Amino acid sequence: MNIFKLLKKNKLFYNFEDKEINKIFDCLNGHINKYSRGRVVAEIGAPVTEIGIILTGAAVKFIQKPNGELENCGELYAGDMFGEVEGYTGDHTYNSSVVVAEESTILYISVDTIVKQCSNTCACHQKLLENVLSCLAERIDNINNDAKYLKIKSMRGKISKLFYDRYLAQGTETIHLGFNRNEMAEYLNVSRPSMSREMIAMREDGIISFRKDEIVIHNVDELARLANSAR
Amino acid sequence: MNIFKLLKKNKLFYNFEDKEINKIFDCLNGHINKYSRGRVVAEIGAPVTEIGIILTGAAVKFIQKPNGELENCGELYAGDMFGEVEGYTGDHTYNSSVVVAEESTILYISVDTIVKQCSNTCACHQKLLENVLSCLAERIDNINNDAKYLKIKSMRGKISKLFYDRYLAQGTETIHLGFNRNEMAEYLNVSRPSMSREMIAMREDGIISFRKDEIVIHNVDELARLANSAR
DNA sequence: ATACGTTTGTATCTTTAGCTACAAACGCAA
DNA sequence: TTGCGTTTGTAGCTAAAGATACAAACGTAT
Repeated sequence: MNIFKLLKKNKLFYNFEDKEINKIFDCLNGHINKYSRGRVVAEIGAPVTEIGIILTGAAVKFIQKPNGELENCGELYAGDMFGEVEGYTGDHTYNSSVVVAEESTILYISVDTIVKQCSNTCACHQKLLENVLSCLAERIDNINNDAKYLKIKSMRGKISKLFYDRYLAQGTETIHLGFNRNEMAEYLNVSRPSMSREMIAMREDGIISFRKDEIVIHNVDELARLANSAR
Repeated sequence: MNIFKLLKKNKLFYNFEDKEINKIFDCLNGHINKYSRGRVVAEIGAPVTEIGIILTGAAVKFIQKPNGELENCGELYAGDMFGEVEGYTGDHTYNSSVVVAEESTILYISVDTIVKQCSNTCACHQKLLENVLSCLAERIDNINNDAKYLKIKSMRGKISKLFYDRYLAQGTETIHLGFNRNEMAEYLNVSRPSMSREMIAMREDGIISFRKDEIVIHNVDELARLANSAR
């Protein structure tokens, strides 16, 4: 797969032309490295000078618990990046380590040069800057939204909000989760059997029906009421 | 209070000199408005072209639930701002309304000009840009951290993590919360009596003692264990 | 010192979700 | 079609936290 297509999958390069992407290598100290499985490409506490963007392969992120233990806290695939938050916070050091999970290529661009103006009057700086900003701002939106589910205490409330949000986003009474029960339970931070139990109760109440990851909403008003009054 | 001192309380102007702040009004279309109680200064769905920074007074943020109802979702005081997230996300419209709660003055600076380079070679753009970035990145850190408390299921786990985090931050075995029980319970998203019950159980177990918002940690190791193993 | 409002502690009861272990249904490949 | 692994549904029990309502302690102003 060619590098331009790959990079365009990354939000940092939204709206970029091929030739603008090329300029990255001149203006932003862009460079590409290749790693094999097990290689540590970011280490907790180390200074962040570059944003890393996975071009091919995959990597795993680990945070360190105060007792020293490492905990898996997410996976990175082609188009994903790391360091874009830490690069601009407090002490500019990684707060998670990134370990390559399979043979991977990673593009790095310099954190500093993104905000610095360069002598070549290129549009790419400007665009990249806007994209970095949207990227961070969007992330805030997303996390905030996820936190909403966590704050709801009742099982029915959590489920209702999830389904209702999907209904609003997809616009149809038949929605697809892209989750199996396990994943959905994990996302909502509840146990799967308890969740199943409540979904079935909601079905008995005529609010929804479902099969696998396809949910049909039979009583939108009630679902909306549940989602909005959830505490 | 003078405007320079006020602005320096805001993270956007971290590291600014007085004369650099003055440039804001030239380069960034900075302007100040005065409002009385009840005035709506941001409306859900309206385009965001400026970041608003409260100089004096106070305001309240409301989100709109899908049924149309408004819900208080936070207060803004001197030094706080609004629009800095929405200004750089998706459709660049407010997702919460801001209503002035008491006579207030608000400084606005243009969202666009922050990322644009200006002809005057001034350092203020550059600095402001870095500050906007840190601001957003820091926010991500903070929300992520808050979400951690919400994900912990056991009462003891939540309490332990909160106290242990404070212990790590303050570095002393006597920590001050800056919370009363009600506020703490709200922050942890639990009921106050249940929380009280568990705090007392932890005291009986010799882990902590407390009086008002002063907590003394007697068994740091155990607290750490609880905080780190919390599920 | 007293009286009042606020914060914190206590008791009782109920509700809810967690957990475990198992059964049924499904999907897919041999 | 049969069999196997995975996903989903079910049951019973337990533990834990919610709700409510009240009591005690504290702070503070008169």
